Amino acid sequence: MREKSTGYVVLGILAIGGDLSGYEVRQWIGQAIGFFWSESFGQIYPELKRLAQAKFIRALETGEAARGTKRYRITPAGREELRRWLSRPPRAEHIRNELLLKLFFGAVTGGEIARGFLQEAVRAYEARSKALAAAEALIIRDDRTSDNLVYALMTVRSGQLVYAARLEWARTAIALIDAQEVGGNEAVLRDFVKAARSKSKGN
Amino acid sequence: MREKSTGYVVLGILAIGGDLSGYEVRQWIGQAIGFFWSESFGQIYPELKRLAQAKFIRALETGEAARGTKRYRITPAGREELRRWLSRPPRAEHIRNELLLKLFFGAVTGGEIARGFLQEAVRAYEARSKALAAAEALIIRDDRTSDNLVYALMTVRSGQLVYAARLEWARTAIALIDAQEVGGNEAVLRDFVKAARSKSKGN
DNA sequence: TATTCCATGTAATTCGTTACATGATTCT
DNA sequence: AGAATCATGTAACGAATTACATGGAATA
Repeated sequence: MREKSTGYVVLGILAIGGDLSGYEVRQWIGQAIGFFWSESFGQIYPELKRLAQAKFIRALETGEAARGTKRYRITPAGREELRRWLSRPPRAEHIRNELLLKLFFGAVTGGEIARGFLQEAVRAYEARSKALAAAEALIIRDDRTSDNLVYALMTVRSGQLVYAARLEWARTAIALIDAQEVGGNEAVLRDFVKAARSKSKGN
Repeated sequence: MREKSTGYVVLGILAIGGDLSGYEVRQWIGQAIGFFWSESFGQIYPELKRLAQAKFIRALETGEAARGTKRYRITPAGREELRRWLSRPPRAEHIRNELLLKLFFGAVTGGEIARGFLQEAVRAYEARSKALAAAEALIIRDDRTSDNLVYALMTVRSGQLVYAARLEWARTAIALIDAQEVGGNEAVLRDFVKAARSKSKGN
C-alpha cells in the first residue's frame, strides 16, 4: 500500500489503449484487467490531474470530443516513468478473502450458512469463468498482431486457471460439509484424502 | 472497505484459539489464515482495546502471564456479535494483483523483465504450496476431533488448489514468452490453444 | 555483551471507497 | 417525458500500513 499504483495503471492504460478520457480509462480497467484490478472514479480523476501537472500525460484539445469529454495522451516522459515502475519487482499482494475467512470460522455458525456461501461462490465463479472465456475470444480476435498479445493472453489464462480451480474447490467443499453432517470427522478425512488422490492422478 | 473486518477476525481467533494476547493473535493469523488474510499490529492493538470497551472481550488478570503479556477472552456477547457478522454474506474481494498488472503491460518493458517476474513467482508459489501441505498435516494431526476440522481443511485445500493452478500457469506463461520470441504471435496462438486443449482433456 | 525475539502501544500518512453534486445525451 | 448512460469532479470518511517509541527476556 506504500507506493500509489493508481497513477501507473492510468499511465499503462493510456500507453496501450491510446487517447482516453477518465471515464474510458475506467471502462478499460473494468473490461481488460477487471478480474485482477479495480479503480474508482474518485481516484482516477485526481490522478489524471496530477499526471498532467507532472507532464506524464497531456490533455488533448476538446474540439473533436463530444459532450464534456476530456481525453489525455501519454507523453514520452510518462512512458519512461511507466517503464521504470514496471521494471521494479511487483510487491506481494496483501490478500484478504472474506469468503475464506467466514468459512474458516464456519463452526461458529454451522453448515447451513457455509453451504449457502459456497453455493453463491459457485455461481459467481461460473459467471467469472464465462466472462474470461469471452475476454479471451476478444483478445484473439482483436490483438492478433499486437505486441501485447502474449501478455493479454497470459493474464486471462491466469484468471481462467484460478477460477477453474476455485470452482472445483467450492464444489468439493460443499461435498465435504455434507460428508461431515452424515459421517462426522472420519467421513471428512476419508473424503478429503480421496479427493486429493484423484486430483494428483488426474494430472 | 466499508465495515471494518479486523475486529471480527480478532473475535474469531479468540473464539477458536482460546485466550490470547495481541501478539499471539497476530501469530495465529499468520499461521492459520495467513495465506488469505493479514493484519498488522497497528490495527490489532487498538481493536483489542475497542472490543474490550464494547464488552465483546475481557482482559484476563496478568498474574499468570510472563512479561507484559495481556491476554483476552471472548465474552458471550462477543460470540453473538461474531455469529451475526459471520452469517452475513461475504463481500466480494477487491482484488489487486500487481504481478498480473505488470505482466499485462509487459510489452512496454519486454520479455526479459516479464520472465524474471514469472520465475520469481514460480519460486514463491512453490514455497507457498509447501507451506500449505505442512499446514494441512498439522490440521489433520491436531484437529481430528474438532468441530472446526471441515472448515480448516476446506480453507487450506482452497489455497492448495489455487496455488497449484498459479504454479502451472506461471510455467506455461514463461513458455509462452519463449514461444513469442522464437516464432512470433502465430507461435503464441498455436501454443496457447494447445495448452488449453491438453488441460481440458486432462480433466 | 550483542542480537534476536517477545510484547505493547501511538502517530502520521496514505490510500481508497462512498456519497454528493452536476449536467448532457441517448434511448424507450 | 422519463430512464439509463455518459461524463467530470469534490469532500468526507474510514481503514490499513508504516514508522516510531519503548523495554523485558532469552540466547549465542
